[in-house]
Amino acid sequence: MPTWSVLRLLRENPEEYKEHLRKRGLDPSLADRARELDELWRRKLQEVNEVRHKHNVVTRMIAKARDPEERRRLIEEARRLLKLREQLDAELKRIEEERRQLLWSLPNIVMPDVPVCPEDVEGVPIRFWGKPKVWRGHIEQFKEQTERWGFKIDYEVVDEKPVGHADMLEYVLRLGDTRKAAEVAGSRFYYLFDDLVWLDIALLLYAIDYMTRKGYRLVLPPYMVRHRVLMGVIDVETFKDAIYKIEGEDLYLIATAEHPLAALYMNEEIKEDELPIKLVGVSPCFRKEAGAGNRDLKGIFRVHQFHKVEQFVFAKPEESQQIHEELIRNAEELFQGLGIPYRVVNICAHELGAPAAKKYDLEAWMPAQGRYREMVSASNCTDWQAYRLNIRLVRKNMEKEFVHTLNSTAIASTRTITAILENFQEPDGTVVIPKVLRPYLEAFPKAPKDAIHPVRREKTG
RNA sequence: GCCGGGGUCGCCUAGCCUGGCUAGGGCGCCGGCCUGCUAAGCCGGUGGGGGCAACCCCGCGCGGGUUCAAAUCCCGCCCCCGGCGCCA
Repeated sequence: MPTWSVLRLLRENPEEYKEHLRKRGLDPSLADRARELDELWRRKLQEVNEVRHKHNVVTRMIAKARDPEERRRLIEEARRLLKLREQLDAELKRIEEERRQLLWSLPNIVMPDVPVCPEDVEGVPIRFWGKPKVWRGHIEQFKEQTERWGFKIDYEVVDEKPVGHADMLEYVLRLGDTRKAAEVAGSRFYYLFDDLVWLDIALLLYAIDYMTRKGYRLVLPPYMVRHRVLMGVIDVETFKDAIYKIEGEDLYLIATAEHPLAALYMNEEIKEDELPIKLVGVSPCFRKEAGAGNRDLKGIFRVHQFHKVEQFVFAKPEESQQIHEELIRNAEELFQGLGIPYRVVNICAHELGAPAAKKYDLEAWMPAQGRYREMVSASNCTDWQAYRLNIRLVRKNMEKEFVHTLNSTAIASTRTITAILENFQEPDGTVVIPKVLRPYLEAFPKAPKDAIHPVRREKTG
């Protein structure tokens, strides 16, 4: 019998689960309410089952009864029990629903090596890569993001302030138009043209090529899913902030390929020796960004729509931590290939989403902003999603558990483009294209090969 | 979108018309017996939940309804197959 790890902990060691809630900055009394309701439900279930049993016994006697008088008497008795049962059933149903909602609102546990931090700290850097270009005016804040955490990072001082990706896009290269897109679709939308479109495509191919070589199975998933699926993979808050709904239908645009990939094995059993199942999905992503306020309104860093190559793994519980490391390493290797300086951050407990027990972000250095910004997010969701999607692991001895699910960005197109625009710009506005992308541009005569130039030399059309 | 056929405990399948004994069988899988080993054969197990346990409840795509009693009858929805229509 598979048991969800959170429920088991709640029953066996509620104090420990409360500690997990505290680490997340949540009210630990949530655990008490959940446990009380769980117990109430169990008691009520016993009670109802007793009455159901009695009713079943009488019903079976009716089938055998020959004597009409006896029959009439038994049917009377069955009717009486039925009334009682209906009453108890209704009560049970109410409690059950309440219990389900409460259980489904519970966040995952927090892994022991997840940092617990003050409110203003989102994550603890654990390693750095590359030699960032730091503008003279940003040196202090650069140190805030490196030395404060005990890392001495070699950097290159830049005298001229780098141009922000939004201005590169709109005014220097003139290969993006967010003004017109706002008129056509709204803010946080964009038109990209020519070389930036090639770059978007090349980035996706680069990640796809890399991941498939590593043995990840390439998947093109549905771009819309049912409500039930989303409830299985995200919490209600994320749902409200991120998800677009199709009018009049039970369909929602995916915010990431993670959603349909997780649901690929919904309601299924996976045999132990079939795991791990490693997938690489490619899809557009649609996000409302409802909670974002005015943040990153300019440019294409935070947009309603982009392309992403996503890593997703179904794993055995005992191997999920190691696979989590593998996923973030894959993402790092992709960014190393591109030559973009980054740091990896161990996300603090209070910043974890409900599904994740642990999360690493890969943050690229953005020379114009003077900040490390999120490019990749790698989460170990342990059995949180599997419990909800009912994805079970069958051991050799036929015992059942829930699988672990993990996901990580490989490449998110627009964000990676912003990092390229800021990191590889030359004084004259030229943007040097990372060499690793060359194979994916080579095939197309009109695609740029080494650099994107500020002056448009080709007419569109 | 319309008409017809279908969805049964991992897979295949019986049961549905004619409501009522534990949803029967085959395959696969797990455990045991037998055997020098393997195979075959034989026995048991193989959906979910509650209970320390004996045991009990629920479960035939999903949700309702009729009935003392529903896999079985009725209604709505989802999905699959075939035909027609529409579109590429």
